Amino acid sequence: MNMKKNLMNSDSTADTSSPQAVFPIKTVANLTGVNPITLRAWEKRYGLISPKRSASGHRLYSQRDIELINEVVELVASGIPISQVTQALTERERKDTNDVWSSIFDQMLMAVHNFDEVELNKRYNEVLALYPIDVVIKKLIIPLLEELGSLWQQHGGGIAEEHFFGVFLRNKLGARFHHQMASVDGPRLLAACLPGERHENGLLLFALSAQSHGFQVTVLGANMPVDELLVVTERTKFDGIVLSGSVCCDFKTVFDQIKGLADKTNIPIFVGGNISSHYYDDIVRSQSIPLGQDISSSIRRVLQVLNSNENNDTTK
Amino acid sequence: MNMKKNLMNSDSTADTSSPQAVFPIKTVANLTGVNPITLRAWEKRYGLISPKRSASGHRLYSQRDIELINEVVELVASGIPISQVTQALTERERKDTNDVWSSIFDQMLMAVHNFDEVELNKRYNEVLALYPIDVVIKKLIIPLLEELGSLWQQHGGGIAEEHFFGVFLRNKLGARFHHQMASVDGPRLLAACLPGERHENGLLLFALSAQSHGFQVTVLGANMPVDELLVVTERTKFDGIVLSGSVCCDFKTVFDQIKGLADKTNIPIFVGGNISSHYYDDIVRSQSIPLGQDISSSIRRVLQVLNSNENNDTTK
DNA sequence: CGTTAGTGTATAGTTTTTGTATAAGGTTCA
DNA sequence: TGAACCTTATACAAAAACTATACACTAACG
Repeated sequence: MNMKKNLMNSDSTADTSSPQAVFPIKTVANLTGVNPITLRAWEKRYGLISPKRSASGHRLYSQRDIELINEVVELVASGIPISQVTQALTERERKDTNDVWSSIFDQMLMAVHNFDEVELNKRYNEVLALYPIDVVIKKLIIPLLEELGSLWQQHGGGIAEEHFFGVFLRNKLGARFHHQMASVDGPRLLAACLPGERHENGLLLFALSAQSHGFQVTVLGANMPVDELLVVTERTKFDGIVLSGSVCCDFKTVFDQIKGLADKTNIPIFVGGNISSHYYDDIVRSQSIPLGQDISSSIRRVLQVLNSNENNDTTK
Repeated sequence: MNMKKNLMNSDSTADTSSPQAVFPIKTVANLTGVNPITLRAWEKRYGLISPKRSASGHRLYSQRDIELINEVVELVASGIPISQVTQALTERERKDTNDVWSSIFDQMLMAVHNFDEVELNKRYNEVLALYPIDVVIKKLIIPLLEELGSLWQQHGGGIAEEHFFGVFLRNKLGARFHHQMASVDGPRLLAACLPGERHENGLLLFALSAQSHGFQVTVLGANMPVDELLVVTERTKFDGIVLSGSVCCDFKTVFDQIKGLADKTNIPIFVGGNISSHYYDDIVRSQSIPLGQDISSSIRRVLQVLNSNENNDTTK
């Protein structure tokens, strides 16, 4: 029944990929959009997020810390003063432990286990009738994908189940994506999976969320050669390119290609997914912008960059 | 300096039932459309909505406060002068609190009628997120059991419904009981249903309430031969035995057994449930202590007896 | 018409919060 | 070694809250 409740809270338990604390403060600042000085101030003033320290005292943030910071940023954005965020966090924790989502989570997981598409579809529609797509993605779909071992991450067992749910999701999200297409009118993004990445669900989730935040997103889908993108951006004007990748086969070549692309265009290039924290330095070197794994914070980051670029352009 | 303020608060008063107050006046103003100045004026002039204050005096509104303000806005919009809203609000408050329980009661009853476990579970979780288990038992579960005709009482119609809810409840309460088990450290009680009693929910409810009052309760469950209890108490030290029974098949034999048990041990024996008022005299004659049907008062009674026994022991 | 109570808002002066800057110095690494 | 990055501690300034008083407008009443 209660298949794996602890995995339900994508945020609460240790991250599967890197429980170690490895990220220096600057990287974290870039991934979360929070100034390093501010991060230190939060830690000192409110005890908010105390990362491990190296022998010499340098802060080392874990993946989990980054997720926490993203949550904090969201709470602040919702109007809660930073001094009260600790409170709000503990309350959220309490609510999350026995919330509505875990039962739906279990039901959908069970449906996947049984390859019961009718049931799966039913539950999915039910929940979408109640909550906005943003929330459903964050609270249900991402935990499900994590449980099933895909998303922007390396594979796990249960390949058949994973594929089953993956196909289901691609159809659902794709339909939704195209349906909402017409109604938006914000900055244009070109979104694609990096070569070798054949899981386009992470990308689709990002696209949907971005769309619900007003972006016009064009999705090119899985396994996209980077060179091709140049042609696309030459033919149509985009405000940004978003690439998605999990741990990648031939990242050296890929980053060279990205660098090549960055040289030939002045549109900002973003890289999201697991790859973006694993190969943070390479991404920065390739003149693109790492987004991390959290969708909301990625969108925030893209907005930040687009805005600052706009300002720079006017001053130039 | 006030760095630790939040940490202190988080564990001190944070009552489980009411949500935390974290929203500053500006956010509240945005959320409700009421000018901050006006909010302060309302508070000062009419005592309307007095949010918590931070150590430095800043107002901190809770989610509930915000809802209240929205209600006020509605009342004002409907023509009631702000000076009289206080009254109107408190009246409505009183009605609403009753309504909360009665509407959830209806919803859960309906879910039982439809054998809709998902719905039932949802409502149950919702209400438990808001109120402590004690209150939920008293205000919701006991009325439901009474309505469905079980509890410590004779059967009624709708056997299937009753069983359905009974099983649901047994799982839920049982899980909760075991979950909280570790955290208590008070007097030890041994709890069991009398022979013939196959509804253990009354017992579980008692156990949970007792647990939340600090007792360590060991539950043996339904239909327990009284003789067996002697073995248990010989092997482990308990401070009291609590037996639960509804109207019972063969009360004469049972009471003889209880008397036999009472002769061989000097632990106080309590008898709760419907049986305890129906056969009051027999219970007293069997040298056990009747508890009646109300859980809170039963717990009070047990405490009384244990305390007085303790005193007697020391004087002896 | 003037007066007065009821209400929302503005202003003034002060304090708190919070992001950022700076100084003075340690660590890492090519 | 020096450039780049990290550390702590102190300082500062803009934003936002606090209190208290004052003001403007409405509606009702004599």
